[in-house]
Amino acid sequence: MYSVGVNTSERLIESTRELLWERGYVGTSPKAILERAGAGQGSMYHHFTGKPDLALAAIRRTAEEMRAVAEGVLGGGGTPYERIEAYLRREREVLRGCPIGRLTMDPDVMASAELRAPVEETLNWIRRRIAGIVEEGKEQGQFASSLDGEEIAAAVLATVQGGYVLARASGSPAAFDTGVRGLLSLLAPPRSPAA
Amino acid sequence: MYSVGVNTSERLIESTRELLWERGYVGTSPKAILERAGAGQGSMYHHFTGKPDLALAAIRRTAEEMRAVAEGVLGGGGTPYERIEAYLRREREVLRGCPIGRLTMDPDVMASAELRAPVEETLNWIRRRIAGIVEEGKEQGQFASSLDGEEIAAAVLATVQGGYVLARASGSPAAFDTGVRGLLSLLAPPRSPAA
DNA sequence: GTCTATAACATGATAGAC
DNA sequence: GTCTATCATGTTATAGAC
Repeated sequence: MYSVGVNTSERLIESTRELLWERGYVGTSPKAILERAGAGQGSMYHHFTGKPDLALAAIRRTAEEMRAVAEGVLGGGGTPYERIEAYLRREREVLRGCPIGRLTMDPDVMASAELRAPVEETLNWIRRRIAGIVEEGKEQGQFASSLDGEEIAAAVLATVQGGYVLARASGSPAAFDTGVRGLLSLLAPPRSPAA
Repeated sequence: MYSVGVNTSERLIESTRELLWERGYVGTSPKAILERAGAGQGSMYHHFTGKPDLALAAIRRTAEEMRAVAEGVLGGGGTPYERIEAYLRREREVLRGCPIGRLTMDPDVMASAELRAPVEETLNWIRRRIAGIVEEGKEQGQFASSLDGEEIAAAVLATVQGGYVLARASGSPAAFDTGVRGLLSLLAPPRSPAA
């Protein structure tokens, strides 16, 4: 049937996405998922083989979403610098951390090739996407030819991922923004003198 | 197991430090700690009031150690740029992640003011230490006066913390090093022409 | 100080009723 | 498809023997 309303399977996935973001995989129990989804044990084991299978569906969806958001900003208009700036400055729920990046610290996720794959692919994809934009900027003369696309991309993505860590440690999104401004001040192309 | 002339309390703390690093707080059970320390339940509850108390002792020790290591590098000789470079390039067990930074993603650690304090203090301390070095570099003319010490420090520390994320995601320490090289290439003072 | 026994509850999964 | 009952195991803590 073409049930457009929110079915149980859907609620289970969304509840799992929220809990994985808040508490990670090891910190999320099936019981907590079921309570949040308003479902019983039977529903979960009907639609999924168990916790890992449900988590995989949740992680894949989050990964796809994050990649789409990143592409929306990085693929937007403007100069290479402006697109990278837009990525760094895009609105984020900083204190919640990165729903994908945080999974890299989860021992059970990293121990499972299946659960880990979407995490690895997503972060690698964003890294390569940014690297390409930096190379574009070099060709256009906006960035110094001495810069390396892969290196700058890694620094950009690391600043974001590490910014979440600093923000959560200090209890304020300000630390994230401060790091971003620092990186942008280093990356900014020289202002062209008034013509 | 730490069995050579080390008392039980000590073995419990060290086992907890290892497990917090590997699995985080929510992923670490008292049972696992006791097995690794080769101790029984009674020993743990004799020396500590429970899991949170033991974790606090472990986190405090790790925090002190990390601060000492950072000071050893940042307070060493050389120009401001060289000291920051030394911090970024210092030997790390990259794939294990940061034993302090990872705790920022642990919901139970962040929910406890006591457990969270050493994490916040350590990262803030390193950030301010680097900020001071950047300001030194500005006074000496090694860094552009347009740079902001706090901003660069946040970018440096974020690159490290985020570097761990990228490395673990890709399964290789290379991503960490790539990001560090990228940041250093942006931060490097202009080469003085041969005299 | 250290041990084992026990307890109350949570976890992750299965079985079978409806 | 969804529910509740049940189960073996794990978690966190307490009690009391040694």
